[in-house]
Amino acid sequence: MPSRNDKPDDLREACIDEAFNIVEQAGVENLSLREVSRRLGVSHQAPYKHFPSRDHILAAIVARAFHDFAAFLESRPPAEDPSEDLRNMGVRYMQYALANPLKYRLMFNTALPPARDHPGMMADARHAFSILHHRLTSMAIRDMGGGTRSPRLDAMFIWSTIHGLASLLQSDVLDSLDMTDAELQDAFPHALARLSLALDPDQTTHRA
Amino acid sequence: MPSRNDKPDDLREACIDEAFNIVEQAGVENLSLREVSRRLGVSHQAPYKHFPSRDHILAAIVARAFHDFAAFLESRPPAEDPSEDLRNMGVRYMQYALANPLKYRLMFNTALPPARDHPGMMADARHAFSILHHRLTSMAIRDMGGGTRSPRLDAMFIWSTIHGLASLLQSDVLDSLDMTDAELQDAFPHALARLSLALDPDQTTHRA
DNA sequence: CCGGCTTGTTGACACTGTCTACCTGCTAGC
DNA sequence: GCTAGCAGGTAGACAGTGTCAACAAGCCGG
Repeated sequence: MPSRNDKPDDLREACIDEAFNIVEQAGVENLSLREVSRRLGVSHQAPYKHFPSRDHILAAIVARAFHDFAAFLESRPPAEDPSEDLRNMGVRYMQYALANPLKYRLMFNTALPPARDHPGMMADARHAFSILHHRLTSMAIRDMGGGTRSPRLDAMFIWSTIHGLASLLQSDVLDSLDMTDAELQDAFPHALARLSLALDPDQTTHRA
Repeated sequence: MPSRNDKPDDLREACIDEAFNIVEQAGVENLSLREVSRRLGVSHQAPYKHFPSRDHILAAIVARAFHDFAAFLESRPPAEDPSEDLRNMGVRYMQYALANPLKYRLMFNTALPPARDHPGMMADARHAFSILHHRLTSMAIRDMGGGTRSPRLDAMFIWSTIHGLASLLQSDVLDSLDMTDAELQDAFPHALARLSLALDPDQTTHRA
């Protein structure tokens, strides 16, 4: 009679919670089902009554990570201007990535279980991308000078830059580049400014 | 008397070779020292006479990956124009990333052993970055209109975009985005065009 | 000649995911 | 009201992993 003080049923939810905590603190490579069981005070086989395999737990916590991430993006402060809103999204994105490096890595830099076997895992990923895509599409309609004729390609471009920077900033490679703290601080604003130039070369500000 | 037909000494090199092959074919998460030993026909402890731990083998193959990568970047076709050379570098970068996804992941999307414990592992990483940095610095001297007053920040920006795109293109997340093949094909040229606009907004071509 | 270092071997330990078998309590059907 | 079945939890085993310890052969300098 182990010491579980949960709801009547849901050990399943408890597993996801605990696994999520472990990933958050120690990274996905240190996630073990047996450790989850141990922390929950159940036998090492208990989780297998709710998940066919480790990959299915992984899929569940990836789904949760994407859900949280998308919610964080959506909770950005309201903006008057569409391009200001776009900028806010970028800031929000970077905030999340830097504040939750292990969860970010989980979503974007990990070999995930095959998406086909886990429908629903990617639903919120698609959602997060659609936020960005719709923002760009609506901006393209009122056209922004630079001519975003293909919002999807521009969404991909913007996403690449911000994801790439987020990824590099928390990459181990960075340690070997002897960048100053000031440079690292400036990297994101600089990238945003360059992005702005890329999407609207006619803009009046910042001209040399 | 196991069947090793190597050079007299270097089982150490053979280990690195074989480990590198495994990573190349199966990904770093499927690398096991015992499998390396098995393939080399030696006992499971033999590699430990040459590497204190798994992390030290990992550091060695990461170093090799960075070395190969930097060499591939340097072997790009010669170009007359500096900005054409920069573009060639970008193309080369993407070529490598797409042709060697597992090795690319190893370098940039893996939790590497702490760099401090493995001096030399990052030497070629620094080298690869310095190639890009010097290219930009020399371009900044003859100034390119957009005003690259801070080549390091621009190097970071360019690197972010290309790395980000490479990373996303081979990310599992992409599967859930129902992009057409044509869009995926266009993503990189589009990003290059946008990058060009970002760095030189006054350029005469491509104006709507 | 002989002690020690290098390089290899074997055996063990703790850890992992996963398979199988067992138990236990609830609930549905007769 | 008994009983069969089943969902959910337990215990044991197996193969796989990294790593520690003890042991063995070869070489080399004193």
